[in-house]
Amino acid sequence: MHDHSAVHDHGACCGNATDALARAERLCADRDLQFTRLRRDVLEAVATESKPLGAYDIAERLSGQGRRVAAVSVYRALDFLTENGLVHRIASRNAFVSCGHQHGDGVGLVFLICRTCGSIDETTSPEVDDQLDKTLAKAGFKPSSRILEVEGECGACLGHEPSP
Amino acid sequence: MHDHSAVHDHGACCGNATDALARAERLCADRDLQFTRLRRDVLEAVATESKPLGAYDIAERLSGQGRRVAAVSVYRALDFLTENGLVHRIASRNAFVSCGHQHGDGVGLVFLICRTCGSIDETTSPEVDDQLDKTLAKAGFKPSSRILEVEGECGACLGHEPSP
DNA sequence: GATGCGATGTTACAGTGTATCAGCACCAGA
DNA sequence: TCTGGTGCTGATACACTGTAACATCGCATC
Repeated sequence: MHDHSAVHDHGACCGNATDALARAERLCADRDLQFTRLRRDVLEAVATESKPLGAYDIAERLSGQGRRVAAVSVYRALDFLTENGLVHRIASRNAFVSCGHQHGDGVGLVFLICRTCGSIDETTSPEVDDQLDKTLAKAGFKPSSRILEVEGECGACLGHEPSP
Repeated sequence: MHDHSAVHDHGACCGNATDALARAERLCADRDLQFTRLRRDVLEAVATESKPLGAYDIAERLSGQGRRVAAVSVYRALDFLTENGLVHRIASRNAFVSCGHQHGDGVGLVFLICRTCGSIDETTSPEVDDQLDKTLAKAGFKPSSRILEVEGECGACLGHEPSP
């Protein structure tokens, strides 16, 4: 997989929907889990959008043409997808993005949320993880999960509108 | 102020309500802001509890005996308090804690949320900040705010119930 | 007194998330 | 084949979180 820490074009890169769906299918087969239509559709909706989607947005997108998907169902699908690392929840936005990486379970993710274009990029940093581990150890705290979200301006938007 | 990265007793330490109120009063005087009764009461409610409080919890605590505080008012007070760094919002819980530190504006905070006792501790780590800055710079991302919350078990709970 | 301003009160409503029960598909075992 | 269990989905209802809009009040200033 190519370098994710560089500025790149969302949707045209590794994080697109087809790849995400293929990975999900493989993962569910491996773990003997059901990759149902609803779960597939929810993942597809999230993966085709670089912006984070709310559960109700997803429900709306999947509804229509005689099909009605209630938010409850979307939440259940999202629970499944997040438990299996296929989708991440953005706590600061109450929204969800598809996972663009194929990373181990123990890796700490960093989400970069652009205030201008609303897109979300996902990266990892072993150095940050290390320092954080040290800090937690010093505090006598045993971590089980962490949330690291940064808001600001992404490289693309900085390029388009150079700071005044 | 003493070392916050060590295990310590909440409520009996520097983070207690009296200190928080005194600091708030000073800060508002300095900045020529109004430290009204509502704002004071909201801050006091949050500061007397080491667990994060929801806005509706606060509203409930402040209501009674002929006084009714609506959640809206609490939100406005919380907006004021967070803008001035007196209270922090815990994104992963949709809840608020009073700031136990007297730190500069640009410092990145780390929140340690204990799954067992529900208490929240607050620390800083220049090393994590540095590494994170490097990671962001490498990604061409210009940060304006960050959220770093860790869930796990605090030292006190680890001591009480040694891991099986 | 009149005016303007910020803070609060009040109502209404939008958005987010969960509880609960019912139906349905599918599989295993009698 | 029938039957019961399990897991997924549908549907309704509801609780929690947060905001919009407007009225009111107190206070400073003119």
